Parts: sequence; structure tokens; C-alpha cells
Amino acid sequence: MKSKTYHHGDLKNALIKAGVEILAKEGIGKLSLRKVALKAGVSHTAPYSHFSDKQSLIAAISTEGFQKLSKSLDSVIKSHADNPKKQLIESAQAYVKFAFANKDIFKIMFSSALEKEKEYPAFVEVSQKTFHQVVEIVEACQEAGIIKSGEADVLAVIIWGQVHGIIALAIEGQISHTVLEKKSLAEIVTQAIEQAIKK
Amino acid sequence: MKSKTYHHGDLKNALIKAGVEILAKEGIGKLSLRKVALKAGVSHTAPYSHFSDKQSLIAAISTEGFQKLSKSLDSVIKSHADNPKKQLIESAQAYVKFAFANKDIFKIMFSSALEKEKEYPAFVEVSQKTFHQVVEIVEACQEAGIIKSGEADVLAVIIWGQVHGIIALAIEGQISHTVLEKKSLAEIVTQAIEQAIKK
DNA sequence: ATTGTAATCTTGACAGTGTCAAGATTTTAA
DNA sequence: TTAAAATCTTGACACTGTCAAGATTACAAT
Repeated sequence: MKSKTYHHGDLKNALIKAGVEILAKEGIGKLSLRKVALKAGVSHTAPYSHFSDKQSLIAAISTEGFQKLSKSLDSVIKSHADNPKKQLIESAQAYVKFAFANKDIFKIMFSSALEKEKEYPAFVEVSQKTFHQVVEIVEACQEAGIIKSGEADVLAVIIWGQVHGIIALAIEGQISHTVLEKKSLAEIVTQAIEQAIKK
Repeated sequence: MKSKTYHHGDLKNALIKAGVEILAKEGIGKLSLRKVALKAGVSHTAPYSHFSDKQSLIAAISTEGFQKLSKSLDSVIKSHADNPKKQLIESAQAYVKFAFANKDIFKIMFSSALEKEKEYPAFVEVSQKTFHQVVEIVEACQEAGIIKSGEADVLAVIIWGQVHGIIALAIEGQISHTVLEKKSLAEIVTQAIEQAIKK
């Protein structure tokens, strides 16, 4: 829905896009407002018309990351509407895939580059929505008798946390080679969920 | 073992200490080599006699964090030498405690502030040692019949990942209030382990 | 269509940052 | 005692986030 008007046209999105590119090519340490502006072909302070500060740009990039993740979860949920167990396992796989396809976005989403996330309503909303999708899957699993009954959101934290933790450790290089030689990350995550499910 | 000699005496440790303090008081975003130097009462380039660059200081702080964590795991392991289940649960509690008592050190340890961890042997060594402690607990649990047999390191990744993930999400503010009103983080972590254990 | 206002973007400046080069000081070892 | 090595300082540079002032453009009300 780019509004191709005004001076640049759609600078806000162009800046986000430039930021994502820098993130992918040069990593989180090289992301700067000035470089983003340069890449978008505007002056070094032009971003301030759209983002109050660097944090705000980071929030926008993180938010986009969550939207992408959330959409991917959505399609997994829909394509296994009748099979909650598959929803759970495939969601986890989608999560793994997302994290490794967008390593630096994943890092920015979860690695406290964003200091006061509460100040960014769009970010809060989509991250909560994402978590809620997991809760719904857990509830579906409970109804199907695959997961024990109980507070679904607490159980979702446990399962989601498990998947998240394994991925986070892997991305930080904290999982040793010898482990990853035995099993791929996808397998480890699946095994983790299988174990969590069977009572 | 401070070697109270040379100009400053023990600048290297003083810089690390200053860094930790800034981290605790002002957060990760405010940590700078110059501020650390100022705090230690030396010129702005003095740190370069002890750290090749900022990353290197961050590595040293992270390493110290892991040492602290590792020691705390050690004492848990020793004080429940005859009870592997307790070792596991109490280790997790120690991990929670460490993370929340040293939020910004925890972040720096795991939040990719350190870009090429492999280049810092001391860091690699102590982080591997820490993981190995968890593996040993898992093995003890297996021998006690509390955890199913199988590759202990893979199982350790799963359990450690679970604990780590829940904490990481909590520290990032990604766990909703409604969940934390029902159960404290310590309880959630314990519940997670209990579930992971019982087959 | 004109005009005033708001949105957008630029130029210029400032302080703070990481890091290098050159040199001064001090410790240590021969 | 002296030469070398370690430690620390001064000064500089490019790069960063951000502010202030002003220029340009779009748009809404008349």
C-alpha cells in the first residue's frame, strides 16, 4: 500500500528495508541510522521524520520480524487445522527456519537491542499475537488429549520457551559441535516437543 | 591474586569491574570503553593495553559472568551430591537467580553483544564447562533412573534450552503479565523440569 | 486557484564513540 | 646499570546519534 507521494515516496518503508539489508549483510553491529539513510538515498537526518530515534527504527524492524513469523505460524496452523500435534511440531520447525533465515532480525527481536519494548505498541501487539498463536495450538492439543489439561498459557510458555531456548543457544553458538553432529537442530527441537507431549 | 604493581596496579580487573558496574547501573547501551576508562581513573586509551578492542572487554565481562554462574552451579551440585533430581531443579533455580541478579551481564553473555565468541578461548572454555556441568547432572539423573537413557548431551541441550528459553523470554519482557500472575518464573521453570523428567 | 499549514527533507553543528599513532613513563630482566 | 618490554597519555580521525534551523513539497480550507 505504498503511498508513492511526498518527496521520497515511501521513505519509512525504504528505511526499514535498508535496515534489514544492512542487518543481513553486515550484522547488528554495523546498523546505523546514517547508513540506513545513505542507502535510501536521503540525508543523514531524514530518518528523524519517521523515527524518533534509532530505537524506534529497531522497533519497526523487530515488529516486521514478528509479523513475518506470525504469518508463517498462521499458515502452519491453517494447513494442519485438523491435526494439533502436527501444528505444534511444524510451528516449531517454522520457528527454527525463521530464526536461521533471518538470524540478525531474530537477534534484534530477542536480544535486547530494543531497550524499552513497552514503548512500542505495534511491537507489543504483534509479539503478543504471536505468543497467542502458540497458546491456541496448545489449547487445541489439550482438547485432542495430546497435552495434559491445565493453564494453557503457562504450558505454552514452557513449550515455546523450550523451542526458543534451544534456538537461542544455537544461534549464539552455545551448542557444541559434538551435539549437532548427532542431531540437527530441527531434530532436537522435534524430540524436545515429542518428549514434552508424551505423558 | 591482584598484582598491585605497575602504574595503576591492576587496571585490567579494574576495567572489568567498572564495566560490570556501568552495565548494572546504566545498562548495555551505555557501556563504552571511554566511560570504563574514566571510571577506573585512566586515560581513554589505557584500556587498549589490556583489551584489543571493545569486543575483547565484553568477552572478559561475559567470561566472568560464566565463571560466576559456573561456580554457583558447582555449589548446587556439591550440596546435593546424592540427589540428582534436586541437583537439576536447584541448578535451574540458581540459573534463574543468576539471570535476574545480573540482568545485563546475562544479556551480554547471551545476547550476541559478543560477535565472534570463538575468538575468545577463555570464554569458550568456561561456557563449555558450564554446559558440561548440566550434562553431568543429566547423566546422574539417568543413572538414577529419573531421566530416560540416551545421548546425555542432547538431552541436556533440551533441558538447559528449556530453562534458558523461559528465562530469556522473561528477561525480554516476552512473557505476559497474566501468565506471571499465575506462577512465578521459578515455579514455571520447576514445573517445566518436573514435566520433562516424568516419563 | 490561492494560500496557509503541516509534513517532509537538507545543511550544519555538537558531543560521544572506537581506534590508531606517537611518545612518555615505569617495570622488569639481562 | 641499562636495554627492552609493558603500561599509560596526548592528540587525532572518522563515524555515530541527535538537535536546531531552514528549505521544499503536499494538501486542505478558503
